[in-house]
Amino acid sequence: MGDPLNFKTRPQVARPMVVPKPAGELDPVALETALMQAWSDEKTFAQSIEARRDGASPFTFLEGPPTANGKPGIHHVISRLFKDMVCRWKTMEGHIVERKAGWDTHGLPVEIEVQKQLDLMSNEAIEAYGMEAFNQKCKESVWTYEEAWREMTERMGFWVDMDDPYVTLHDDYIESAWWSLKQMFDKGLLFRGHKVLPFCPQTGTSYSTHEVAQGYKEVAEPAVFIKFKLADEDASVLAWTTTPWTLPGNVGLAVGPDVTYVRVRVSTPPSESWEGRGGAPVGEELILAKDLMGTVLRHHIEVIDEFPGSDLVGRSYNSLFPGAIDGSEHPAAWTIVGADFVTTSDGTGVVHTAVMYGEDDYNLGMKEGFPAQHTVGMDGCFVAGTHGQLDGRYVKDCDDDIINLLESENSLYREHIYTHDYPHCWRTDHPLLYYAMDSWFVRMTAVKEQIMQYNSEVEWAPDWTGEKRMGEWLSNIKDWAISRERYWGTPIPVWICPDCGTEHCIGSIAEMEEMKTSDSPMPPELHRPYVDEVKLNCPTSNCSGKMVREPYVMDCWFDSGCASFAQWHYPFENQDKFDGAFPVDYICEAVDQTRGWFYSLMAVSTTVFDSICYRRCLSLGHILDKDGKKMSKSRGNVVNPWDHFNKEGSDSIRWYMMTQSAPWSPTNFDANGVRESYAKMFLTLWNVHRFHADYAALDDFDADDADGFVAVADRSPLDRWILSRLHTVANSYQDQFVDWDFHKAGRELEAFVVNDLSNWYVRRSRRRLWDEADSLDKRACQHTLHEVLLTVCRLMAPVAPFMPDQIHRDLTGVSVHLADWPVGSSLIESNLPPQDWALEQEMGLVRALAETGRRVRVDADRRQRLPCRAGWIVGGPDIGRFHDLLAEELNVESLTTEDDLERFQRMVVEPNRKALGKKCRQDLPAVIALLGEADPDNLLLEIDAGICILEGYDITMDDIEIRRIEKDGFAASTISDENVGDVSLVLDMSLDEDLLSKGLARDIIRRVQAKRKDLDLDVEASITLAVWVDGLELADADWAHVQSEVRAGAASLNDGAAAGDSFQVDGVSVSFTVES
RNA sequence: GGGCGUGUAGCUUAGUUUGGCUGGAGCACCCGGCUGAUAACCGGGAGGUCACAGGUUCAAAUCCUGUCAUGCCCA
Repeated sequence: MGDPLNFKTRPQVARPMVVPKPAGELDPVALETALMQAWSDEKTFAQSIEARRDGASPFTFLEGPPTANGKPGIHHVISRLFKDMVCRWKTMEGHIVERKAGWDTHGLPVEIEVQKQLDLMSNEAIEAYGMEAFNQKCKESVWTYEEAWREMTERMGFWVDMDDPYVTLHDDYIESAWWSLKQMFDKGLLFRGHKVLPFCPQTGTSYSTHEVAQGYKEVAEPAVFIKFKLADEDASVLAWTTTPWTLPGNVGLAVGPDVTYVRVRVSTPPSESWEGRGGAPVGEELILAKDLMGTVLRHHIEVIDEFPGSDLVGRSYNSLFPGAIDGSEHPAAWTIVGADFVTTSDGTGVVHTAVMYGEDDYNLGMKEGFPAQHTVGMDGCFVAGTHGQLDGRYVKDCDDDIINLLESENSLYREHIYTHDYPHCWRTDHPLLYYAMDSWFVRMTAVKEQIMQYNSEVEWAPDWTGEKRMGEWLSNIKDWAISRERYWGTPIPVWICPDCGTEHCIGSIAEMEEMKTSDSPMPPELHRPYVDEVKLNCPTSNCSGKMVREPYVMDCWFDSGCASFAQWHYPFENQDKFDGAFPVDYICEAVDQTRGWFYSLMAVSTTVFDSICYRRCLSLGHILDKDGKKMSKSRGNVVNPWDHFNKEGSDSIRWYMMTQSAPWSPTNFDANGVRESYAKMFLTLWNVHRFHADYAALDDFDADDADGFVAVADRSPLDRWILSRLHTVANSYQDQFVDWDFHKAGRELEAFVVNDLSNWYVRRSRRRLWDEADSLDKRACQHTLHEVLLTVCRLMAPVAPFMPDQIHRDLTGVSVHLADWPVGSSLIESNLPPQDWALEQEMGLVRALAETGRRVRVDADRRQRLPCRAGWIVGGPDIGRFHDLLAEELNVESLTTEDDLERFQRMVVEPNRKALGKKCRQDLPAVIALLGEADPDNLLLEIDAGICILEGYDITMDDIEIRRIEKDGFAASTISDENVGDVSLVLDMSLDEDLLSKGLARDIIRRVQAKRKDLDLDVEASITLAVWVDGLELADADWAHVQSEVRAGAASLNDGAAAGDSFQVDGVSVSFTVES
């Protein structure tokens, strides 16, 4: 193309000659929907991938699967934006980026939806309804909003393969998950234990903490102080509990080893005001924390001993309900142990421990070797053998009887009513019981070192998500409870032999088929209840047991944690796809996934593959409503993305989300911000395109016509300036992308389009294109616009895939999504125009002077259309090549450079506080005061000679800054620029008839043009103009100028009686008529 | 209760890493200008307890401590 720097905008795909069509008014919704159709017809997404097949440098992305049983809101758009943007960017860089969609389809939320729908409020009800039918409903339910998700995804322009998604309920996916669990099983990382969960016996359901949080209620319940009699002494340890029903399950007492305890003797009978049951005879001895004597005891007592809790550790006491628990194999049962969590903030400083009914209790029990036996069944009733009066009764109904039993045994010291917040079932309103459920665990504690190492190898954005949030969590890693006593989910593939107790984990369908008993049917799908019906032949030699599956499903986080390989049905299929795509290069989700998906992926890859799972992870802040509140259905503040899809369009939403704030910052959604993105970025860009396309169409401009090409070096400084700016901005844009600072990148490019391109380059270039004759300068401008538009579109395309594609197609005939990234990459060459730093500097100054000129006029009360005779530029670099341009902007007759500063200006010296502060410290204010008083000329002479000393400090040029300000009597203004120093603009404010006539002519032109526009005349159309001026003589040349500017075919001046529109300026009255 | 974020004009935000000139912008508002230039543009104005309170420093939006609000996660 003749350009020495090989800058080319020619697309890399063969195509016919393209002359842009006139662009027309912008209708963003029509534009975007038409493009969606074009992409679908042309299979542009697939093409964009296939085009990169040759280079074969994969960049792999893993989609975090959404659940399609809720309606997508605007907050779902943001994560899909950042996923899409990076994938599109990497594609343009030359990578092959395949994007498989995924759906998360299992889990409690799905079951809850169906339970609500079918009014099945308990496990019994579900089983009565039929597990098969229930799961069928669940399966249907997960697709409720699939269509809505698809439409949203497509409409926002997120390119992801939704025709071949991975789905966690598919047998292929489940089989891969089974395989991974077997890897853990074989490594000894899978084990059976208990997990204490809030549990509702009415519904047979345990709850996630999230659900529990919604059901807290304030309740007043009986709380009791109990006397535990020591086995070898005549004294009792006092403990306190708010849940009397847990007392039959008591197997231990916990004390703080460093807490001070006292042994006291009751010295007098209680007062008359004793309330409720319980008591202690005179002479009875009790042990409790010293700090709590006052709040617990209701007797006068004498303290007979004082000792640390450690003295109590190891002592035995008598069980309250002998026989309720078998402690024969557990020497630690009914002894006192030490525990760090014991405090003296409430109770007695002694904590009653019922292993199965509290998380701390359970952990302590495991550590100390207490028996882990239930006294309460899953139905919420005491099990047989607990106590004759309690067996088979619902525990919350027994509070009163338990207290009576304690009193009759002289084990009750006091009772009282205690008011607190307690979790309740959101369905039945019954209080939840904390209950140790049988559960399977992955021994994450065994791989703590590895997982922390892998975490540190991930590139996190922002880095504190990985270092702090995730790092903190991993340093306290706990074993992962992966089983759920539910119906809808991936069945746990563990079978146990009822005869010999052998556990076996199935890792594939084939293995199940091979091991199943002959009378077990092969399940039609890998879900309950079908899989439950499969029995396995026990593999243990000499055992002929029929193994039974553990009746659990897996935590659905385990499902999604398998996505990196299960999406490919690895290792059963697609070995090649998996090898090329693991670990994945990029994942992106909202910050709440830190302990969710980000963790489960890492946990699975660490335990199964001993590897990281993803190389880069972008963690996004949430979209909140305009008041900073979380968007939720119940609040009713969820914004429907279609409100904006159907108004400003997807590009504007996407651009708004990108530029509004850092990706990881929480963002208050502001509908006005979307409108602003539309009005500024897209409307401006479109109108630049429209301006170019309209004239290009008129002139049959073809950018690829070699004969008409104008080399960059031969173009005007204005052209070379915008091209250089483009290069600078594109580089910076790329750097910001690499640093994850997408918001900064977007803001900078927007500033370029609005300020540099539209408000300066195009505005200054309009007249060049109005020229009807072919000229080198016109073509230079057209090529420049063509090149800038294409490059801008390519930079924007990953973020805003619609309008840039339309413009790119209009200009080249091919989609922007098949183009290369202009900045280049390791795979493709950079393709940016030449940079000219000095030119950018000069133009920066020119623009600053144009702006300051307007301020000068405002200050001097001189309207813009009235020309000034002369203007002077004082200081700064030579900008002679822009004097004509600047003179036009400033509306001055002649603009010259003036060297004699003294003619207009004087100097002032100002302190450089940073430098002086370091030097003078606390004397700074005094030094600044002296500087202010000093005569600037003398001061500078002294500094120059090195003899300037203030308050004993040696002052150098580094300590001060010199500014020039204009003398009185001139209309002037000075700008300071760190690169070029101070530059002043001085305007001649004198006035004469000639200037007034010129100014008036401009006013007439302006009014007539406005009238033409009002009349909706064609730009080309000729008019008949009549003008009457009263109070000034319009010079012949100016009148001629008016006629030519407004395309007056016929014109009359002061002919006959004034008519038509009229206006006044500078005391002159003007009337005019316009006829087409 | 714990961990990690966030808090700057009516709204959205820059500046905080590395303390330093009068805390910068955009939207909305007011005044003026410019325009065959769009929901545009330019100049000016009004609008700030930089969440609050202490501390360090010659100097704090910025560093330290505490508090409040808000969000996520955990208990």
